[in-house]
Amino acid sequence: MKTMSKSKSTKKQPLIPLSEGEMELLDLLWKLGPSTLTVVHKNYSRPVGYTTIQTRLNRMVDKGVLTRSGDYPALYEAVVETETASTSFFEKVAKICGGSLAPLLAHLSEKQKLRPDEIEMLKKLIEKNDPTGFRL
Amino acid sequence: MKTMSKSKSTKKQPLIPLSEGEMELLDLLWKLGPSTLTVVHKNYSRPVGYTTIQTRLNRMVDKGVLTRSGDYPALYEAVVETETASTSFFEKVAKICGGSLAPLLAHLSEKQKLRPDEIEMLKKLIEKNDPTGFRL
DNA sequence: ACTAACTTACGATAAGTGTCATAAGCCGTT
DNA sequence: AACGGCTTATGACACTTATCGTAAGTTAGT
Repeated sequence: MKTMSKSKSTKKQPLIPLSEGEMELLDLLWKLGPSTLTVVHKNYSRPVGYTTIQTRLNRMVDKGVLTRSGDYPALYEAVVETETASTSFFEKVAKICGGSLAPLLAHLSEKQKLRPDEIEMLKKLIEKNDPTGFRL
Repeated sequence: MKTMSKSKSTKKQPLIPLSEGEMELLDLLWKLGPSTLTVVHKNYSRPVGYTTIQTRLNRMVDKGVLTRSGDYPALYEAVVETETASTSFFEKVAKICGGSLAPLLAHLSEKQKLRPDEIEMLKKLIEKNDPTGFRL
């Protein structure tokens, strides 16, 4: 049950605690890939000042979760890989969930559309936990 | 200096936004059931001042997520039921997940032990998203 | 009734976040 | 060189959260 210590890496920090809003920005950067402030701003989920994004992005750079290139329109890029960052976040989710994932699953089943690969994952998950085999 | 006139009555707000720390406390209350400040304090995950828990608990009472009985060693109790509170939280999770639940599922599959009812839920989830039928 | 111990009330401080306004800097085009 | 428009740098402000210290209130023993 030890977390897989993958020698993935780079170096330093244990786990940087990110706020919800920071997770959102990080997530956006994962999706967009290295992007300029303007691009991030335009793709942000809701209308907010340009400098607001600027400040937040820069603070994340200070925290070490993002890097900013030297190019003129500087490019911001996520430093942590998806899994790594996700871990700390989902660690919390799992913790909150306690033993029950029911609420989460219920919610998800109503709101989300699952993709093939995710369905595959679910199947494996079930397989792993329900050795008796499953079929409807 | 604008709108701040929130009475503390039992107002039934749809979704009360809770911070992570508040979710933790709420979760603890769910587990412990109605408890005194002392009990909550003793069961808190990490050493922290008694009054710290007091303040936090009281703020949650003000927010309406907890109630405090009139008993002398007052009892704090979660008002919202598990699912309700979970919803707002998972709404965020789902949002962060964006389109991909993979990281979460991967993490969960490693860390969590699923219970029968949860497996049932997963099956339904799959069924719903993979109409073509599924079997291994 | 008096005191020690436990409970609660009240600030108070500090850090973290989200939000901007403003000002200053760089640059391709006239 | 000068302009106007993007880009970046600062500094502020309001709110929320987390943490406490300390004072005041309550109870149970003696």
